[in-house]
Amino acid sequence: MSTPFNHQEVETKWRKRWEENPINVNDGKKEKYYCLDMFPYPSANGLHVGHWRGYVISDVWSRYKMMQGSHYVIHPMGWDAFGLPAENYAIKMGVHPARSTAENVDKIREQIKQIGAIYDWDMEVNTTDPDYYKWTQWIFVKMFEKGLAYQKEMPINWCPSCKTGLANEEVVNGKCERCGSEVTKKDLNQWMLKITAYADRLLEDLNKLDWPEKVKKMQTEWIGRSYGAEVEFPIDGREEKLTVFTTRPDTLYGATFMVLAPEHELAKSLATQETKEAVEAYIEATANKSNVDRVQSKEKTGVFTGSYAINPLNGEKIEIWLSDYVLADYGTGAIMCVPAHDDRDFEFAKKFGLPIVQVISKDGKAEELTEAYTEADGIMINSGDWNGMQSASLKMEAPSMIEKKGFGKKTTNYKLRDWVFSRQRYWGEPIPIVHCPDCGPVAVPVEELPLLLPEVESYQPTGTGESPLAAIEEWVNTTCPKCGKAAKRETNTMPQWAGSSWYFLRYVDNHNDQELVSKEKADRYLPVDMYIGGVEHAVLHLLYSRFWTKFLYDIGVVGFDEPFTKLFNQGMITGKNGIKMSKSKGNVISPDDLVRDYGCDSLRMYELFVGPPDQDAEWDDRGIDGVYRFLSRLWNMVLTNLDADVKEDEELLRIRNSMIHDISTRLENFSLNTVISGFMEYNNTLVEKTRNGGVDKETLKTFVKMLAPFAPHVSEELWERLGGTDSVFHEPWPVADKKAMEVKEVEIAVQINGKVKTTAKIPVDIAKEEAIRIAKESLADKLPDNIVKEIYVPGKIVNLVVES
RNA sequence: GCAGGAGUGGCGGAAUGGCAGACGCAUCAGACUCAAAAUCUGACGUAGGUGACUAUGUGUGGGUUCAAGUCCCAUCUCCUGCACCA
Repeated sequence: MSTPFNHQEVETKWRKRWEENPINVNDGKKEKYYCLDMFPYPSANGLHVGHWRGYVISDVWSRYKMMQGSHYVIHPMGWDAFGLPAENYAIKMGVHPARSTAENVDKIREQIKQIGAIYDWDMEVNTTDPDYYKWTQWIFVKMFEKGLAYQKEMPINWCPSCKTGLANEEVVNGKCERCGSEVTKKDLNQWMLKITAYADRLLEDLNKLDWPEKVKKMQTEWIGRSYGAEVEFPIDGREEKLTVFTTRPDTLYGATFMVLAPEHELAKSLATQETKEAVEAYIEATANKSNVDRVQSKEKTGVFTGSYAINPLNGEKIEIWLSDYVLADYGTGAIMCVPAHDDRDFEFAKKFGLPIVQVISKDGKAEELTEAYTEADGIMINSGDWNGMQSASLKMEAPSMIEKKGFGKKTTNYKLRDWVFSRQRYWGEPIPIVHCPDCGPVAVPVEELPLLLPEVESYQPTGTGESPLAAIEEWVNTTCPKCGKAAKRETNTMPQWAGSSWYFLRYVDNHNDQELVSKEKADRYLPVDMYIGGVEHAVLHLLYSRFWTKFLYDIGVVGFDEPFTKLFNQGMITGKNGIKMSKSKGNVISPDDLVRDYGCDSLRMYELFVGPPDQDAEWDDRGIDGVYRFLSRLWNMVLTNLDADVKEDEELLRIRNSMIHDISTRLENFSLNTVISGFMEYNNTLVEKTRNGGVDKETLKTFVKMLAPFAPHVSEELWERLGGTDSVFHEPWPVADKKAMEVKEVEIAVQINGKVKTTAKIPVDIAKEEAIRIAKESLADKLPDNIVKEIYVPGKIVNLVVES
């Protein structure tokens, strides 16, 4: 008789078996499928059940692809190991980050192995490994050579707690993405990457991608392209002109004043004797405001400079004001204000009593405006030779009309800014640049890479904008690679996002010391077919890696310009009441105990059963009992039927094929939670059949094959007991025979006016009249006599419509 | 403010416009047991009825349809993203 289900025994046995005989082997003939996880930061806290979810999803998908179409699946894992926690730990405990990182990697690798995934550990990469970051530095050098990496002195986002500069993408609602501190501004000389040079391609190529619309939209908005015109306004009595960017050049006649950002280079000089004091006070007050204050204060503030500009279209003198609602780093830092047709300008004009001139109207007549008329549709008025035109079409033509008139040009603007790429911290890739007093910044020759991160005494960030590396004189002082004179090394390091921007390329050729990846391997194994991870990187990692991939494509390193063909964002697993799991909240659930008590297979299945994979789910420990019971019942069901040698009949054949069809459809739709419930349903059916005649071997085998990607250990064991000699994963994914699924008789609902009254069994291929006759019979004495319409939906429903 | 998503039993959730609540958790009852656990069987939206049954029910209000959780209009709530981008 059957042995009881012992998950520990089964799992130990098959772990060993797989180690001896790997199931995912590249024989050079199979088609490749690259299924990638967003690689983790090796945190000292280890994994919780939330991390498992993404890894289980990707493993299920990898194993499914392996069986379906017999793919060789590239399914690697590695470590995004530079970053602040290791460095902060070093500051506190004096342990070198390399050591604590290595320890954490070992710990997490063991935890990840508990998932029982088919990761190919020979492909492992670690961004802090000099053999790896050599190539991160190499990419930087190539960007520097192409003019895409440059230095700039400017006010950048500064996190006072992390004591480092941040990229725009790392500032969320005015706060540091990592630590949540309020971000301030600091003037620093920074290394920048010219991601804006790729803005159009990054935007347009989104169309090529099979990504969640949400992520595409977030990137689209982040890039923020808008078309319009630059218009030059002469300053009354001065040589200089003020250039503004506008998306609404059609409203130019309605520009009744101008506003400059307080940071605008002409702001101070536009002040007159009378306004000097007020202007300088305003500039100073703005400088002292934090980003958050500046955005949150709804009330408009501003000051009149005392100077005037000339509207180039009608020659009118208009006042020039300063206000902090104009952003210094978008467009030109100056705007023309059309209060009649812009909410913000309207509010500003009302508050400071500035003229409002309507230039677009519904019906060609001016009206009393109580708010800005912001629709683009209307008829031009008060607009000289433009009067009577349709504003919508004028909006399109105005830029070139202005260009012809010679006081402006057509232009495109982006919200995207260049990537602030230097960090004033220790634990990152050193930027491979030498500053020579004669030659300026010179790249470290590529044959000298990697430029190793030196040992330091103190990891403490200086907070002054200098990196801890600046204190190591023997490292900083070097010679210029170009002229040989004494020179100093760049002491800033790269941001955390550098190493993760290209790691997916390295997996397939991780020991190559000649190239970051060989052309041959890149062509063969890339791009990534399926990328699985959380949505939190939508405009960070996912934008940066697209940028780097396009750059590598441009310099001929890879033959594709988008790294991730398909993207799937799994939902987060939270603690009770939807609270994010974190050590500080004390609501972290570790997978370790669950694996011990219920087994890896149970936890894998519960991670999926807990809810739709793309939605957040609250973790509830009790639910795992359900899948554990399912696996035990399945185990007993299979073993009970093992020796019975039941012959397949029409019904078993039908069950088997509908099962194949149902499970496969749900899996293809990525509805993994309903795949699990599907297994439960069919298991319930087969348990019933077991009591009632038994189940044939082929049906049992089919069940086990389909279960294998989800519960690999139990499935291998049952497969072996069912007579399998090779791994179940070398079986092709079953295909349903639609004919065998057909039934002869179906139960239909019988409705009166759409309300179900009873059910009836009818032969499936019956004619409408016959079906209705049987349905009426089934109603017996409830049959109404005033039927006005009869509807038959084959195999589903008969609805009798009655006059009311 | 703008954009996107979601509101279904005690809970997680399921339903190509066609029998709402599959599957699971929890709960209750029964079987087994000296007992408990495990396991098995059954009940399980709400209201009424001893009962077969009847009525009602997918945030709210309308509409389209023979038929609406699903489509359309309006509205409320929650979540996510962006947020003075000219």
